[in-house]
Amino acid sequence: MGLTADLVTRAAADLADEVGLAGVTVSAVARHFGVKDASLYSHVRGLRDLRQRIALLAATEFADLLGPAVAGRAGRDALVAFADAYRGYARAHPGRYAAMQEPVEAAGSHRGVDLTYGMLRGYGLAEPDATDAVRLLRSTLHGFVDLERRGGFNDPRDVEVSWRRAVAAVHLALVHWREALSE
Amino acid sequence: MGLTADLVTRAAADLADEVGLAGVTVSAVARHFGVKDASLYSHVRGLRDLRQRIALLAATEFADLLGPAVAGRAGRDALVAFADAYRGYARAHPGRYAAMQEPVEAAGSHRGVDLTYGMLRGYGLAEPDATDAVRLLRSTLHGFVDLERRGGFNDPRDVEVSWRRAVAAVHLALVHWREALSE
DNA sequence: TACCGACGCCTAATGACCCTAGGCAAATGA
DNA sequence: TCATTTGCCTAGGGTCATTAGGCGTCGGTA
Repeated sequence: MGLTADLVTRAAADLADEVGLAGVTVSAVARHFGVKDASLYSHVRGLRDLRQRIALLAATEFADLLGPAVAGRAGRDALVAFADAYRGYARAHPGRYAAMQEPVEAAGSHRGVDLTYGMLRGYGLAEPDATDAVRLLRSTLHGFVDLERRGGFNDPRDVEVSWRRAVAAVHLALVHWREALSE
Repeated sequence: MGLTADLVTRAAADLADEVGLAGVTVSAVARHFGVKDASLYSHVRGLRDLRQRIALLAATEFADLLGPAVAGRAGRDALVAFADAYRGYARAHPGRYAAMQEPVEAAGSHRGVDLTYGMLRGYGLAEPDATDAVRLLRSTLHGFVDLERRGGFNDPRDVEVSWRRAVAAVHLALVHWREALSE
């Protein structure tokens, strides 16, 4: 049948997006290929390994998406593009996104974090502040996306507007970092 | 032995805080009480039910913590107290906090959300904006806490400072909502 | 061409865990 | 006192993760 670790990982990632990360089981993936559970253990160490592979795959795709999104932009433009790409990926690939959030052992792909740092360079933040700024940005984006994914915004009020404003709020903070946020 | 749904739930919640929500299994809780798995089904419908009960318990405790924290405060003071109480609970009770985030079916305890609305009243936001503001606040707090819990901030740089600044950033956004965030 | 080993999938088996059905004994209330 | 409820148990079925070991196929290699 010609299975490979990559093929298995990709199928598992798709499954995760469809039924949620919790629905990704060795059995389910095996069923998808029409093979027995045990057969997958030739290609993947086990469920843990499989999840980590999904996370790694997702992190790569994610970075590949974010990079072009901010390329050639700066300041607010870059921030908005970054944020929209971020949320876009999370919505299009909820399972992959969830996999990325899992505690990272061998913190492989900090490419995303690097990208974030780069994008914030336009705001002129020196190193002690830059880390705080990155954390603020990641917190806001991840928090919003995570709450949205979990149905945390039942209020029917337009989520798009809330999103734009949340991003604008981060922009505001970044612009006034010096004066307003250095207690 | 005198088990009750409440006792079971409380033990499960404690277990969740110790070993993570994923470690909460009917078997583990049964073991904790020295009874057979099947015995728990007299008090709890099943694993799903148990998790929802943990979530409900947590939501109640959480609201009971947040209420007093903001009582008698307003504006930035209230915000900081609210945020610190929020993060404090999440850190002290990671399993309970995780349970709270699960997709809520019968959205029981929106007491927390109500509290948030009340606390933001001091910033004088009218209703279309209030919802966006609440979402921004929840996103930032949840995002930060969630990333922190998952070890997302490996950078050894002081997380406390980052936290204070994130909260300050939200404060800044709330204060300048009108001028800066209504595109 | 006949042999060899890697590869890819299989069967078999163990152990955790979720859950249902039905029993039994002690406490409870009429 | 007797019937009911309450609280835990035994039995048993199903899904999963994981390991151990087997067996056919294929690309070389002698």
